Amino acid sequence: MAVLKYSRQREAIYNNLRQRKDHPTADMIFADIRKEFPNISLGTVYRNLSLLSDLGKIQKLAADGIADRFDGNVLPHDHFICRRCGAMTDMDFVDTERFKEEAASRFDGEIESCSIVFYGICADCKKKEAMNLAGEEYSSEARKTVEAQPTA
Amino acid sequence: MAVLKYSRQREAIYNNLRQRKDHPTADMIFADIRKEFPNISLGTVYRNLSLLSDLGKIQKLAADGIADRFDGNVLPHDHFICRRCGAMTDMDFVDTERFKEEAASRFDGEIESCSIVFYGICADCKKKEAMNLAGEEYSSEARKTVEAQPTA
DNA sequence: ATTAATAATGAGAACGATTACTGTTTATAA
DNA sequence: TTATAAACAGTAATCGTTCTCATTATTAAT
Repeated sequence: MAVLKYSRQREAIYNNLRQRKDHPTADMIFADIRKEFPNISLGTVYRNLSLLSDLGKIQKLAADGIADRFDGNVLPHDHFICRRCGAMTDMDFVDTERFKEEAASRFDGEIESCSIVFYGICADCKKKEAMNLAGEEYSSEARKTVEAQPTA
Repeated sequence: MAVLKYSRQREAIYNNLRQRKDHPTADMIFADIRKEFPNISLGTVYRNLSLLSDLGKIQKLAADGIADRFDGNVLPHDHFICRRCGAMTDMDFVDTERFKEEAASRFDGEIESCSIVFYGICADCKKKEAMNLAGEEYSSEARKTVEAQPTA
């Protein structure tokens, strides 16, 4: 993969991601792009997302249990993931750089980046929960009740 | 899954994880436990790791591109992942609680937990790199060279 | 101890997310 | 315009993980 060539599909994928404020999975982008390119392949979406991510034009985000998310905002910022509805939102008000420096100053290796992900219940889900609206309507399998003694 | 019953496999998995200082994948634990239980199944390892994690006896860790890691240390602490060799080590000297509070104070939803992962080059790999010892011996496919212009 | 109830197991199929392959199409540069 | 190689669509393969199910093991009550 020496010289990069232009492709309309890549441009569309990049533009789509930049315009969105959510943090879509490859599949969500695929579904959206399909409207413009009805026979684009999922592989093309993955290939270009990973390429764009390598180029530093977008960010790839890994999180607990869910599929990788992509973010058109490459500036360092943190994220929140709702355990109830799975929504991922920005948390750009914490000074990550300060953390990174604090950690780097006491670490032997070389710190390049830092991913901070908060988990909890988003404002929307909290509100819905308070109203006691049809609990199962928006809940996932996230809550598991285990009422027993641990081993050992 | 109402009442938990004892199992030797689960105990072995739990003890194995507690004794290790690395942050193994399910597969690494499987390989190790197999020495004691030659015909334990990988599914059993996954089932118990996920059960122990639900019970709060161990921690499940998600990270970028790599398989889930497990940690016998359930106290809140952060991690570092080496992009070169993949090793995951503890970074318990940053005050995560302070971060969480700072974030929570300015956030509408409810923050339950927070995962902080630093990425970079560990001290060992840095040393080896400096010595210029057979570069490919310990490097993975992590480094991709893309020498071209981004789209758009 | 024996038994009944049911949790946990081992083996392997199934699954979702992602990557790799293959033959065809498209962009670029000569 | 034609040669070259990148990018494509389509699809198979891979990986990590979960699920199914018939069998085994643990527990509680006889």
